[in-house]
Amino acid sequence: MDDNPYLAHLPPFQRGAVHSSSSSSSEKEPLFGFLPRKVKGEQMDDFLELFSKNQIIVMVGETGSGKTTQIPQFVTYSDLPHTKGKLVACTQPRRVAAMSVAQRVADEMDVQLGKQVGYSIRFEDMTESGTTFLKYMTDGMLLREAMSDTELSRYSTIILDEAHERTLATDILMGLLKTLAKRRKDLKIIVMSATLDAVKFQSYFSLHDSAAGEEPSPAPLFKVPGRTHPVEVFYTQEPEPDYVEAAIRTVLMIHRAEDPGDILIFLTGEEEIEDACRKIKIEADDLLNADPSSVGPLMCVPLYSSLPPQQQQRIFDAAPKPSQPGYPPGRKVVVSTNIAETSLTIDGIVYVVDPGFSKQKVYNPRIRVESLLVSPISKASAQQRAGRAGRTRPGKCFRLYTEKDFMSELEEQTHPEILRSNLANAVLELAKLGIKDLVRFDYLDAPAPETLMRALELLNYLAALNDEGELTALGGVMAEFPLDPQLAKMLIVSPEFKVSNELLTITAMLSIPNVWLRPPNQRAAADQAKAMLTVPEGDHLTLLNVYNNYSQNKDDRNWAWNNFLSARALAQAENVRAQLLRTMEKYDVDVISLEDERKRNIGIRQALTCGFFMQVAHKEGEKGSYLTVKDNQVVALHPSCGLDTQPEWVLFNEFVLTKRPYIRTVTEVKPEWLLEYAPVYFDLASFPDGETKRALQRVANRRRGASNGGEEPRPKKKLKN
DNA sequence: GAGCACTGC
Repeated sequence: MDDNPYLAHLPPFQRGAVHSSSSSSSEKEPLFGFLPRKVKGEQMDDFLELFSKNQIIVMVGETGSGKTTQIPQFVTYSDLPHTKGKLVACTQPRRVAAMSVAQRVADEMDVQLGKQVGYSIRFEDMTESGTTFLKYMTDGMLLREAMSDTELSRYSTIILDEAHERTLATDILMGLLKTLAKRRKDLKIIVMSATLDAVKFQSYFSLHDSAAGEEPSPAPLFKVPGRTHPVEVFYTQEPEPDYVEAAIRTVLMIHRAEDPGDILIFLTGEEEIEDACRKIKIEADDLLNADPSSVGPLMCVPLYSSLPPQQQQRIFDAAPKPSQPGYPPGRKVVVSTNIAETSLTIDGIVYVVDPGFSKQKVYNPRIRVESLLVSPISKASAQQRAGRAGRTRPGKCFRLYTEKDFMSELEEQTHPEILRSNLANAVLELAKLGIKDLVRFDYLDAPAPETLMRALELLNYLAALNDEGELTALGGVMAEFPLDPQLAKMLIVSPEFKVSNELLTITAMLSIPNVWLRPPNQRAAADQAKAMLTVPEGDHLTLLNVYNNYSQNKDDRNWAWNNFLSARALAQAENVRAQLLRTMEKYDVDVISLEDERKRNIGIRQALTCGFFMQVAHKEGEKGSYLTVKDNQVVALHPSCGLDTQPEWVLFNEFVLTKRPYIRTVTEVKPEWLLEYAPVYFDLASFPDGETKRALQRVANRRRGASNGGEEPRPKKKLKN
């Protein structure tokens, strides 16, 4: 942080000083005797004045301004939260950021991390109650806290950092804080963002006294200059028809003609990146062989999130040495997804190649499907990418589109997540937060009404919200689980089928990334290993089987590897499972199991039905195509599906829209269960006409005929429906 | 007979 403009103005904040100014009775509460002091430096004076006079301020600071480490410290000095038994919170969209910034600030303040300065992220609370007064945390964590304390009464100041990223959690927190500020006049709020969004935040948080009929005045703005180097931007003369090919060509052009310095290229996904790396390597080797005295060696490194951490580390390796002493130095090329745009910073990048695309999540509320689409990036995103070239010295950014397209075709901002997501989870959270009218909630950007309707509808069918849209007791418990509503529901009802121990595992396995590995050169072996673990009744049972085998083979360090499974993902599942288990214990959800394997598997499939009855497909004809119930989407079983037959009725975890519409992670269900466990959703009187309805009608008639002669075990207690 | 932008609880 030596390029930090604030550092010179920092007051001494040392443990020694604290002890000398503390009385013996306050030894346990360090800094208690600490008084606010006048600190040199105009910037800090200006900030403190603004902070003391306003409840809400908006702050903009370019990258390299040090706002994330410095502003929370200024606030702490001014606010002295510990004298009021309160804390200053600073939220981050990502865990690593919360952890690493907390560490830096603890170092700067010369205190031990986890004492006066701490952090709080999922699975790890590095704070000490009564001692910590400055806490970095993920935005999701603060949102969770708000669900149990809607006043956020532990905090004297809340700083929302990186607000311009507009994560779902930050957006909900902003709405919440805007309302809370009216009730809690003692609560201070700082919204920190990149420059482009400031005006929007200022007017959202505008102060107005509606009683006095005043015109709203925008929230005050505080600006901090950045400390980055200039980046020269180049555009192409004509649009590029093939951006991957153009990117490769540009890299080689830079390699031949430009001064030493590493290159960062943005592409959209794993396959594209691996492919581009191969091609760049071949071309660069040709160049080197043809004329080793005029070009240096080139090293090409892929970067995307599903890459094992060890391989991700390679982006920090130094560029290769010259092929011979006195020859041109080598160059490192990192070919990355958007992960290098915000999450990971690579020093030494001087050239950025930006084709102008990324994969973005889009949500279609009509068919209730989230999918990934390669789309043009926004101007803000392009600017962020360019900035990656100027971190250590002046750089260059090559945009593979025309300046005209940049000006007229790109959107100013990437659409915030709240406009691109299924909001079932968010709506349940809002209900738990006590928001009565979810449609009229003061969103910074209001989601499409249809998206909200879809979420409300799902939660109502799951009995998390009643017909008036109010949170039910069941919904209240569901919100306590860090899970999608369907998963929370099935986990909570699973004791009624005596299979909650199994559902706990399945839920954990469904909450983590894909566990199956399939290296390109060992596909057959990987498929064989998978077949060994497959349970033909359904993929959910297969996931359970995988986890149980993993648990039983804990002594064998190579078990996951030998079975072509991701050890990292399995370890995550174990973590998630432990967390869910704690939540179950807290809310008295019994963890029980059935001895008999056949009964157990039936119970599991029945419990799954209680959460996923809206994600059921019915086989149509003999060609193996399925129709989703009610939505009537034609879907196929995903090729990864382990069912050995094509059952008439299946429940699926996921609808994926890739080359074709697929349903993934699929288990056979009985139509009787649909009628029994989801009678409202499967009310035949209001069911759309079609083959599915006729099939259900036949089952319903049969059930009415046969009085209580069902061969399947029934749950003892009545379901909480 | 496919895939996995990224993050968070």
